[in-house]
Parts: sequence; C-alpha cells; structure tokens
Amino acid sequence: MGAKVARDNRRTRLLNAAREVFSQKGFHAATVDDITKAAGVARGTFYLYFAEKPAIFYELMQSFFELVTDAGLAISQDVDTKEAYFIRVQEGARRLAHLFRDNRDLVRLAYRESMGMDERLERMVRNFYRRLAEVEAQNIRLGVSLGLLRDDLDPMLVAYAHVGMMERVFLQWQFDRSFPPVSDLEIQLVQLAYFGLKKQ
Amino acid sequence: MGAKVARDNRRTRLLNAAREVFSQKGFHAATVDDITKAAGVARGTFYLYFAEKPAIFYELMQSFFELVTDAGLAISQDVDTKEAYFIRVQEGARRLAHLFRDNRDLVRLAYRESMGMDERLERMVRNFYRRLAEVEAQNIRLGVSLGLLRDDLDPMLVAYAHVGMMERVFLQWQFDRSFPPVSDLEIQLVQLAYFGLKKQ
Amino acid sequence: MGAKVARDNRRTRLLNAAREVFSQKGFHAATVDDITKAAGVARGTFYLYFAEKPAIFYELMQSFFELVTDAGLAISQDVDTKEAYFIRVQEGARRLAHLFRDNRDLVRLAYRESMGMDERLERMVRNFYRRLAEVEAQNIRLGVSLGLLRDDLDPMLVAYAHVGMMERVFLQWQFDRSFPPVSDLEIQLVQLAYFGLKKQ
Amino acid sequence: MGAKVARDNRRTRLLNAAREVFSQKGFHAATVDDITKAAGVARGTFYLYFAEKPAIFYELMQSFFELVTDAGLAISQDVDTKEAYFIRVQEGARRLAHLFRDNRDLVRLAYRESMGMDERLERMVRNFYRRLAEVEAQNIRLGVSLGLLRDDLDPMLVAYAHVGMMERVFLQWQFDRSFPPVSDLEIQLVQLAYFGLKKQ
DNA sequence: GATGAATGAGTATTCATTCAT
DNA sequence: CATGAATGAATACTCATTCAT
Repeated sequence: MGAKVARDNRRTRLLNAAREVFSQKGFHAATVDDITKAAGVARGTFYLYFAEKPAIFYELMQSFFELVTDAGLAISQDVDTKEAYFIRVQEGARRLAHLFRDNRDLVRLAYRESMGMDERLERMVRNFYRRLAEVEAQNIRLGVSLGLLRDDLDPMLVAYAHVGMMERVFLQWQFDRSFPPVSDLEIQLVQLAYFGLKKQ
Repeated sequence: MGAKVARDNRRTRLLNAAREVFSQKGFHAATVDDITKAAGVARGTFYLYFAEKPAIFYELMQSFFELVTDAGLAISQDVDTKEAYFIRVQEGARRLAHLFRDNRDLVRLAYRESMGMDERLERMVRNFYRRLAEVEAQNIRLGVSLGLLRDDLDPMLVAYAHVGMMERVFLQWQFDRSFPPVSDLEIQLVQLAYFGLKKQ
Repeated sequence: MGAKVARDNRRTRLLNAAREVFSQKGFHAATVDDITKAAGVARGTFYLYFAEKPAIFYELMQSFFELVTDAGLAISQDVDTKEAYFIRVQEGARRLAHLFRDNRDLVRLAYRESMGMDERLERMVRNFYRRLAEVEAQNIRLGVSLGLLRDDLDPMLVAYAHVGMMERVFLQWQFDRSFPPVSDLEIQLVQLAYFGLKKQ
Repeated sequence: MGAKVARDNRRTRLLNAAREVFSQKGFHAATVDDITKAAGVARGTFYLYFAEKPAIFYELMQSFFELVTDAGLAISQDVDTKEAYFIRVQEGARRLAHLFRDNRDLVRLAYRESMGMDERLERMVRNFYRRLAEVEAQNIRLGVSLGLLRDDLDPMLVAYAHVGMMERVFLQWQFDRSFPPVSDLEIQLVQLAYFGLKKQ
C-alpha cells in the first residue's frame, strides 16, 4: 500500500504543481518541465499519470466546474418554504463568493484560458455553462412553484443571466484592484437579482 | 494617393484575414503565414504593418472593445426624461444583441482567448471591463438622478452585474445551439434587470 | 531444477516474443515493453536475462546465422564420391530453401535490419558472411578435388557468389508475391551454378 | 536566377551532407542537426527542401537504385550479335563494379539500412529488386534469342540469382578487407555465370 | 514598399534502463 | 528471482522574425 500512497502522492503533487504553474504562466507558456520541476518529480513521471499536457489541464478545469456546479445544486436541496428558499439562495451566493476567493489559482486558470485551447476544451466549457444554467433554471423553477418568483421569463435565459452576473462580479472582485470595496457583495447581488434596479 | 490606398488596402486585408483566421484556428494555432496567405500578400509584408503577431490581435480586440463600449456610451447621450431613458436602455440592449450577432468572428475571437495570451492582453481586457463598467455605472447614475432607479446599490457593482448578464446571455445565444429560442431576448433582459425576478 | 526450468522458460519466452515483435515492428520501433508484454513477464525481468535491448537481437541473429552455416557445413561431411557430393549439394540447397520457408520471422528480421544498427552488429554480419563463404569455399574445394569442379576460379569469390544467389533468390521467393512460381527452385539453382547459363 | 542557384546549392549541399552523415552514422543515429551542420545551413532550412528526415534518405536511395538499374539497362541496348552481346555483358559487369567502387557512401548507406525503416522504404526496395530483375531477365531473353543462352531456366529466377551474386560479391569486395584480391573480379563472375562451375 | 528564403530558438513525448520492494 | 514505478536523456519539427534583393 506504500506504493499506492506514493503513487497518489505523485499524482496529487503534479496536479497541485500544475495548478500553480498554469495559473502563473498560462497553459501555453507553462512547460511540462516547469510542472514536473515544481512537483519535484522527473519529466517522464508526468506521463505515467497523464497522457499528455492538456490532460492535466482538463482535470483541473473539471474540478473547478464541479465546485461551482455543486454550489448551485445545493440551493434547492430539501427546500419547501419561501423562507428556506431565500436563505438557501443567499447561502449559495456566499458559497460561490467564498469559492472564488478560496480558489484564486483555479479561478484564474479557468477564466484565463477556458477557451482557445482546442475543440475538446471548448466543448467542456460549453457543457459546463449549459449544465450550470440548467441547475440554476431548476432553482428558479422551484422559486416559481413556491410562489416567490415570477413565471413570465424563460428560466434558462434568467439562469444564464444569473451565471453571467455572478461570474463577472466575482471575477472582477477577485482580480481588479479598483473594484468597489463592498463587504456585503453577495447580499447586494441577490437583492439586485430579486428586486431589480427600479426604484421602489 | 494610390500608394496610400494600396497601403491601406494591404493593412485592411491583413486585419480581415486575421479576424477570420484567428476566429477559426485560435491565436496560437494560427500562423503569420496563414494570415498573409489569406490576405494574399507576402509574409514579409505583415511586418511592414504590424510589429509582431500579437499586435494585429490586439488591434482586433480593441476594435471589438470599442464597438461594445460605444453601445454603452450611446445610452445616456442627450437623455433627460424617464421615458427617453427607458427607450435608450432598450435600444442599447438591442444594439448589443445585434453587435454580437453581426460580429460572430470578432466575438468568438474575443471570448476565445481574451485571456491567457500575455500580460499586456490581460491588462487590455481588465481595462476594457473597467471602462465598460464605468460607462454603465454612469448610465445607472443618470437613471437614479432621473428618479427611475434605486440608489442603495453600488453603481459599479451593478454595472459589472449588467455587463456579466449581457455577455453571458448573448454569448450563449450566439454559440450554444440549445439556447432557448426567445425572440425578444433583449426585452426580457431589460425586464429582468429593471424589475428583478420576484413575483409582483 | 524447477527453478532452472522456469528460468529457461522466461528466457525462451523472451526470445520467442522478441523474434515475433522485431519481425513485425522492426528493431527500432519495437520496445522492450512490447517484448516483455508479449512474453508475459515484467519489464525488469528482461534485464535479468539480457544486458540490453540489442543483446536479445544479437542472439536471434546469431541463431539464424548458425542455422544457415550448419546447412552449409553438412554438405561436405563424409563425402568421398562425385555422386555423393552432388546429392549432398542438392540436399544442401533444399535444406536452405526449407530453412527460409520455415523461419520467415527470423529471415525477415535478419534481412530487415541486418545492418544499420551499430558497429557490433555490422561486424557480426560481416563475420557471418565470411564464415559462410569459407564453409562454401571448402565445399567447392572438395568438389574440385573430386574432379567435379573447375579449379581456375577463386573459391572464395565463387563462394560469395553462391551465397548471394541463394540469399537473393530465396528472399524474393519468400517475400515477393510476384516471384515466378517454380516448384523445383533449388534444383534449377544448382543447375545454374553447375552448368552455367550458356547453351549446351 | 541567383536565388534559383542558391536554392539548388542548398538542396545539393544537404543531399551531399546527408549521404556522408547517413553513411557514417546510419539513418537512426544521424540527426537532422548533423546533416544541416555538415551542409552549413540552419536547421530550419532542411525543412524548406525536404518534408521530413526520411524524405532525403528516400531520395538518396532512389538515386542509387537508378544508377544500378541504368547499368543493367545499358547491356541489351542496340545489340544484335552474339559477340556484341558478350562484350556488353562484360561491360555491364565492369560498370557495376566501378559503380560500387565509386559510390562507397551510397552503397554503404543502401545496404546498411535498405530495410527496417518503414513500410514505404521496404516497398521501394522490393520494387527496386523486381525492376532490376526484370531488366536482367530481358537481357537474358535476348541472349536466349541470340542462341547464346539456354532456355530451360526461368529468366526471372536466373535474373534474381545474377543480381544476388553481383551484389554480394561487390559488397564484400568493397567492405570486407579479407576479400581475396582478385583483379579480374567481373571477368571471373561473368565466366562463372556463363560456364558454371563444372569441370569442362 | 514588397518579397520569400533563411534562420534558430524552443518543447512535448518516448523509452531504455535502474533499483527499491 | 521478479516486479514495475521512476528516471532523464535525446530529437524531429514549427514558426515568428529578419534581411538581402
């Protein structure tokens, strides 16, 4: 079992190293050598665990996608009252904010080259957004059925809008130093999404 | 002036060729040779008009950024009533929708590798978003001063949220075949932004 | 002795696997991994029986060389009449034909890269040809002393000529589908070598 | 035209360099860098004239094949008497001997790895031998029709036999230092082929 | 201005061999 | 004896950029 542990160690070390290296230099500028050096293993070892350079990148991306999707999935789980729903939505927004804050490397990497690599990655990204929107659309349908949300807008369209506002705001919040220093970011966002911008 | 025209022709042909080639193959996979061949000029000619391969890419990106920013700027121009404001906002949304629809190549290219190239491009992208958000924040402030919009949310934060929802929705609408077929896309979006999602 | 048998089994299995793998993919394209996998042993095991990849190849080549040389040696053994000599020569030719037919893998491998590997192999090949020619030259000298063959040609030169005609004909016969379908191949060859091509 | 000359120069220099380098180190051991260094051009220049490393090797092989085939073709040209035929055969043998002597590099290279590279080269080699045999078979048929040669042996079989004896003898003569020092090599060979080995 | 031949730096991947278990 | 995870040297090929014509 020692071997198994060592094996997992190597794989994990490569993944961590790759996350850091990719995040700093970008996919293209980062060499396999950079990654193995950062992981403290020999060059050839990389290919024992990943078929090719893109493979490790896909895996990192996928793990980010799952973090985000899981946050979305958690919202509707075991919810059956308006009050519980609203709390869950608020918690979901906070969880997402924390996720962006706590995984800077992964976030940076995901938004740095979530596109432009190859057809396969582009498909992964498209699928991620679709799936995420479907999850959010389900959340919205629950809100509608609870009598909380309006039913005259297409749930998928609204879902994409929510995904977009969350990602752009959290992204800017994380990486743009000039972003307004709001402490209750996710609260304002939920307010905006719920009440809209019109004067009451 | 014939020379000037020829010169401009070459430059323009290179830009058009680059837009197409980059859009199809991506920045890294596209070679200078691809571009010059598509433009029908010799390889060396490229370097008479652009200092290096990234330069022509920056210029294309910049032109996209300006298209978008101009659409945002047009909203508040010469507006002084609630009614005019609302019409302009609606027009702005439509203009943006058309812009995404009519410039597929440019949009694809911009979102395909708006990141992950180099530090300079990343700065360009960050600046674009900041400037765009400032423009939208100005629009919002006008709406507030006209007594139309609430004043308890940070305008920049709301601006980023609007940018995010627009870009994600229009992007998906353009490139995801499974996007819900809504004809009044930009109307629903403005509705959502103005009234929010809560049941009236 | 069980261990000895097992040991021999592994070694033999490696040799057989190598013969097949080399014959199909060629020396360079064949990997040690291919061979050990085909033999059903672990990679490290290879190096318990062979010092390096070329070693197993040398051994296969050597075994082919010995098969051929033995066929040549058999001709002159215990021969003391013209009639016996002629019969033996004919038998030798047939034995060689069978040898090429029954060891396609080995033949293919030997002629596929009997050269171009390294200095040592080239020396092996040169030595093989020299030794084979010496054996055949001895046969010829016996024929001369029996009063059957002319004595005005250099025996070594004639020996090389015989080696060449045999190898080229048998090789083509084995691997070129367009080779004329002659059933008495080795008889015609001996005829040609003995009587020459001139019209009687 | 200066450019054209320079271009040809580079190409020719690469071919000459490749012949030497391949001949010394073998195809696999020789690197593209070795060749370009020997030719005095930059690495990338190689790929302006040859699509890949094997391409230049194929071209060298082909040129050798043509030298040999041409020697065979010359024999039967404009011959219509027994005397002329015999002279031409003798000349052909000498021409071949000279060819092997004067193109050591090419010969060495051709026989060093005329096999074992890839499917395409193997096909080239097979085709070369078939074509060469066909040429020699034609020569033999002419000898038969002139009443000089026997007609009871398959011409293609005899042709392959001749090819084999020539190549093996000339090869050994060139590269084996222990080869018997015969001055009239090609004369003895023709004698052997014509009269055979039997005592008159 | 325009050309395109020449340059040479840069990198993913393979695979023979070792050695700790 | 046997294993197979780990090693790291080695190499063809691409392509942005230059510069002589």
